[in-house]
Amino acid sequence: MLDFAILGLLMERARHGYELKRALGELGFWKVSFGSLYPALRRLEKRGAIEAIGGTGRRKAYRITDNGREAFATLLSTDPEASETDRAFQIRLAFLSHLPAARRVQVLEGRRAKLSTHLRSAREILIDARSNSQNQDRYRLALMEHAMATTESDIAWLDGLVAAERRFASAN
Amino acid sequence: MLDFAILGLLMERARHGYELKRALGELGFWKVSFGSLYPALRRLEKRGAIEAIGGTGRRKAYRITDNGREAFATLLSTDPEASETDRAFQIRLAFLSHLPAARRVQVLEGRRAKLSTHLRSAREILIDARSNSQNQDRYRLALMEHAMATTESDIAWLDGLVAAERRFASAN
DNA sequence: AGAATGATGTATCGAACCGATATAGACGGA
DNA sequence: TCCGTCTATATCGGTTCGATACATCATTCT
Repeated sequence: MLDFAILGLLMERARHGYELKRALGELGFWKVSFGSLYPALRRLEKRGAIEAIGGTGRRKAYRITDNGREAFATLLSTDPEASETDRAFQIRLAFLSHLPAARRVQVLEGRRAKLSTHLRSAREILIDARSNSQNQDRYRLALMEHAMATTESDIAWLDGLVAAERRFASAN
Repeated sequence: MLDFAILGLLMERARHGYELKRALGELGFWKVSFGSLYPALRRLEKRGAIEAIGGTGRRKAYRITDNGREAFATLLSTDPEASETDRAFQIRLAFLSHLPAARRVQVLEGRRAKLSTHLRSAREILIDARSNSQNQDRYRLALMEHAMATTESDIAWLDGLVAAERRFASAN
């Protein structure tokens, strides 16, 4: 998924490693480590998805190749697996504009469905925990409740995004 | 941090691997993989923090040792580093009741301060992104705004927990 | 009874990722 | 000029992940 994010950023313009790290940190608040980033760049370069172009001074700027653009398109339009991480979904959203509107709505609603399922099972677990007199640690209950509230807010947010897509579509 | 969580759960009673995985998944909605869990158990056993006791059938139940209880207490009372992950904080909260009230409030307020700082820098980045006409991808802006809203809600939640602690303390 | 099915449970592998650290050039200020 | 700090690339050991293998137990079907 890091590969996908790097390719997405390089779709816009060439960047060097440090710049990619910064940009990645800004979209989604994910602080990628160098120990992930540089190996990823070498990985991508080896398979011909990106190529190094001489940057200023000791900088090594990378540019996406046609091969890489194709890989990006494939990753983008492959629909997300059930096991997709929160972070993976964030990355996906960050580049969602590259997809046509109909597919965008699909992705958003797929995520919504997943969160709904998650929420239901969380609710069951919470009810269980509350009725089980042993399991009444204040902080654990608070943690569960807050996680549920956050998920609910995520769902409402997704609904807002879908609604915005529909408004936009009908405005054509 | 996984080690800490395992020790915390074993403080209550002996459990076997599968059971630990389930319990870990329920507190904080973190699905630990077997590839993390079993090596962690072997790690802990090797350093004498836990010991295997014969479980039913093919189950291998583990019990915490005195050594492990000591390790847990140390981890618990060591104050969190600045680099602490969201997940690490969740684990910490799940066992926060083991600390005295004054220390609990310290942990909560430390976290609050960290989130506040985070929020401020996020706000700056967002303002930057909005004023930069190139950076106006709808989804990326939405992502940033939602992340900020979530952080704000997390802060409010922490304030609620601190208030509850104070209410409880003054009720003595 | 015996056979298929599915849930439970332990274990390992390769790849990815993290946090810390090493190294060094660029730039500004004392 | 020397020093400190920011920028930038790179690597190392250890942890975690996702997938998979495999064995056991319980239930259901024939």
